[in-house]
Amino acid sequence: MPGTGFFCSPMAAAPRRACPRTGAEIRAAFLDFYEQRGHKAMASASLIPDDPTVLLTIAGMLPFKPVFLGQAPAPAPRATSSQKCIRTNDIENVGRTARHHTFFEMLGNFSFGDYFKEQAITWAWELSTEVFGLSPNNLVVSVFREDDEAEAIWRDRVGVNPKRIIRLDEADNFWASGPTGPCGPCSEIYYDFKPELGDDGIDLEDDSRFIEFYNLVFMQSNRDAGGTLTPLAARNIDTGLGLERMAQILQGVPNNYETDLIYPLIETAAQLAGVDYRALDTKGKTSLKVIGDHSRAITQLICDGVTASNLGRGYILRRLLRRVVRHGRLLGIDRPFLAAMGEASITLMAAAYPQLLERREVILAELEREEARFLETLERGEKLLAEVLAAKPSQISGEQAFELYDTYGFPLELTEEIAEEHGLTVDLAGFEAAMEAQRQRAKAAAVSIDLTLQGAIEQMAAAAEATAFKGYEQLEHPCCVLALVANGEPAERAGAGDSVQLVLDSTPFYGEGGGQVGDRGVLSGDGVIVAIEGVSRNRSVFVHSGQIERGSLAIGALVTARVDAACRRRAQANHTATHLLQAALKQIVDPAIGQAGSLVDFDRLRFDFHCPRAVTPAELEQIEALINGWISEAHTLQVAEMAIEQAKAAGAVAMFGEKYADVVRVVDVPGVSMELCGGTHVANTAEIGLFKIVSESGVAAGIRRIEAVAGPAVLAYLKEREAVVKPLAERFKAQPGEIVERVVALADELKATQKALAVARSELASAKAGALVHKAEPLGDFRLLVARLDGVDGAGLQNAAQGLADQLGDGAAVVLGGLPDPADLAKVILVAAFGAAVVAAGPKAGAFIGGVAKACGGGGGGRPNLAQAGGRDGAALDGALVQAREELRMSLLEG
RNA sequence: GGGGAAUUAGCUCAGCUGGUAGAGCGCUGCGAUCGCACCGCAGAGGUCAGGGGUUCGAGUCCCCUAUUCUCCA
Repeated sequence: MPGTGFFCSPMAAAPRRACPRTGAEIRAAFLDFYEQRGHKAMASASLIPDDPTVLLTIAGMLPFKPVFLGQAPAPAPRATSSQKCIRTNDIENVGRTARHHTFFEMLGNFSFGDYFKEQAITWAWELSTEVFGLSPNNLVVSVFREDDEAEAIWRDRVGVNPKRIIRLDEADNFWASGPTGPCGPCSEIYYDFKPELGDDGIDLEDDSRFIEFYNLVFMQSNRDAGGTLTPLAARNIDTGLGLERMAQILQGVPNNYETDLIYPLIETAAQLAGVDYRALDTKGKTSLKVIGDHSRAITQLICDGVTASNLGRGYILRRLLRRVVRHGRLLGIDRPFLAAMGEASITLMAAAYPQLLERREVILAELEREEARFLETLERGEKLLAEVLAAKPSQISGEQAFELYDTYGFPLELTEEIAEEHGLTVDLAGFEAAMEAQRQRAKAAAVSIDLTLQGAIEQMAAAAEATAFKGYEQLEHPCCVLALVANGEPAERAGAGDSVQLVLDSTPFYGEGGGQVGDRGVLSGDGVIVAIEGVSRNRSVFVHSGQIERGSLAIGALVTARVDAACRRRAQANHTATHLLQAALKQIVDPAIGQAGSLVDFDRLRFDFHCPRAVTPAELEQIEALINGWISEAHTLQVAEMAIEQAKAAGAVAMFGEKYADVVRVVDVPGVSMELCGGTHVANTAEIGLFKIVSESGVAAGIRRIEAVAGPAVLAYLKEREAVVKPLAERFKAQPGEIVERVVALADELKATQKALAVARSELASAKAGALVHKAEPLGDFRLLVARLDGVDGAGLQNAAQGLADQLGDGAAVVLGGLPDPADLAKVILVAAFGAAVVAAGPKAGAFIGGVAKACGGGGGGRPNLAQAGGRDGAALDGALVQAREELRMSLLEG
């Protein structure tokens, strides 16, 4: 640690107990403090949020947002957590300021309609002064401009010097989750590094003096569409204390990066680069800070199941990761080092996040893969840039720099750096303009969609209550229509022929999810029949899509929903088979194999899994045999609902990164497979009948895909194959087992024959051509030869012409025309080969042959010395050749 | 979700404004060597990702699809 002389607080007169100092101690002290005060300690949620409107967990309260919005029940009246978060909107500031992070931990205490403002404030103060040992002289608080109540509590109840209570505007001290909904004023606690400057003229914006470390949100109002605030019945408390900031304060270091939460990573990177952090200039330090910060972020992201890609959070990971590589190179690290950083990050954070150890292999492998990929990108970019530089430009244009960046992912700074080495600059304004133009294009294209069918469906689903799913037990169920979208518009009623989406109060239809497709079937009742073609889920609302075949349907109608049992059985067979496949893969290939996605359709199944290599054909055979063994052993499935802890303790396989409710459904094939799964399954493995792997392939780096069929779908698959094999066997008069041999032999023979034919043709052509040499007519210094040569293809004719021209010397003017296939008058080929003297005298082969071809209903061109043309009128060929000879004679005589 | 680019021999890639598909490495054979490596000679290996279109003619131009890379949101 660079900071020496640890202190609790400069002013800590008499701390009652040893106050926390390390990041781990601060985290524990915070959680202890609130647990002792009746808060339920919650584990940090994943960085991948439930909330589909945000890409990443960006705030400590995010996992509780549905509670605050009244969409989910509170886990307890009071809760406290240390939540890992990632933010990338200020990514440029990371490493430059003292406290910007991508990855950070937010300590929070929350009240869901329980305690409120006064309690929150007094506890926050007690924690800050008593537990963390901060002197009141070092603290300043802010309150919302209009929040007299909070100010009064700070002043009168807590006893804060009124001069050290600052009122701030909405921008800083009013919280809202959106334009409407719950909201309320905030109050923040700041640490003052320079209390000696006094209480007058305090400017909280001055971050060289103040650092905000604790934010208290008092959720007390609801804002409606008109902007009017009404008091909330159940008022909430949402707070956040930045772990890294508190560590900076308590460890007496100049910035967050030098706390024990990050500094070990900086040391690791410095060692890899062979530099000394303290001896570096600002630029070098910044690079080390970026590496330290981003290393934590990428390690945690991968741990939570993010893989680098070009979309969404995968793209964020990629960008962060590449910045680390980039800054490593700036520091002079010239070999792969991300795995080392990942290793150090895991070691650093493993105590607080043990999952990092479990996922160590995955994390390091992903880091190495992505780093290698980026190094390739850099290499390619450097090559392209070298080509640009080879043209000796006076400047690298904005378009060129942008193309390198946009199309090839080559960082702008690198372009600048390399250009500088060549004494050139980059047109940065042009680059920005090109970037802006790209943004505009994207924007313009993005507006056109939405507010169509998807919009209507979402609107319908948002307004509806969760659909009760009856389909585990029943395939037929009486239901009531709750909401309706007809032909893309919300509707009260729909008639025959309309394509509809509808929500029922309960349903036997399985909604697409967990990889399994939605059920098909019909709704019927009171003269109406609706064919249901698919069912999707919008949160927990099932949306049935289909078409009204007869009658009409209105909201409130009572119908009988009937699932197509045959389809369902096929899906079930495929789904249970998928579980067996995963179990078999673990047994045969690698126990560590984890699911990366799956699809269960009526007629096939697809299973993607993490695996660094291809599964061998021998292994595939073993897998098939194993699964078919399990099928014939007729295992009866046990399906039960239980608490998630219980399920995990029993050894159920959970899919990584998936969200599970507290109560989960466990599908158990006793002794074979146990998985958490909401899908529908056969009652006994014997129902699957048969299992057959159709293909094994790679789908992305480190991910393999197996496609297979099970149950009735196997028969369909066999029929399909038979339809291929049977005609082949008949056509080749061979047993099915001999077909391969036969076809290979035939293909070889065909190739040999074609080759022999080509040789024979070219020999024939050269023989014919050889005979023509004597027909060349002298014309001054020139030797003119116009002849017809049938049965020779384009290449042969060109060879012949070139050969003749070579023999006849510089003055040769050779024009050959012919039908490649004498029986086909619709295809004519013409070739002209002129010697150098001819070209010098005027006639150019390209233009000349084009003119000749015109007479044969075609066109053509080529180089001045050699050109090729074609036509469609074989009958006109002789005439065209006669005319060509005349023209050539004329122009050569003139020349 | 929206741009840009790429896809050619087993591998890495050339192939200009449409006119007979190439190189290096690897592979096979022969030579040289006691043998290996190096070397010399010869050879095999391609539906130019797939499908449409324009054209007399498409690896090359246009459209669609697939896959990969990349930027933006």
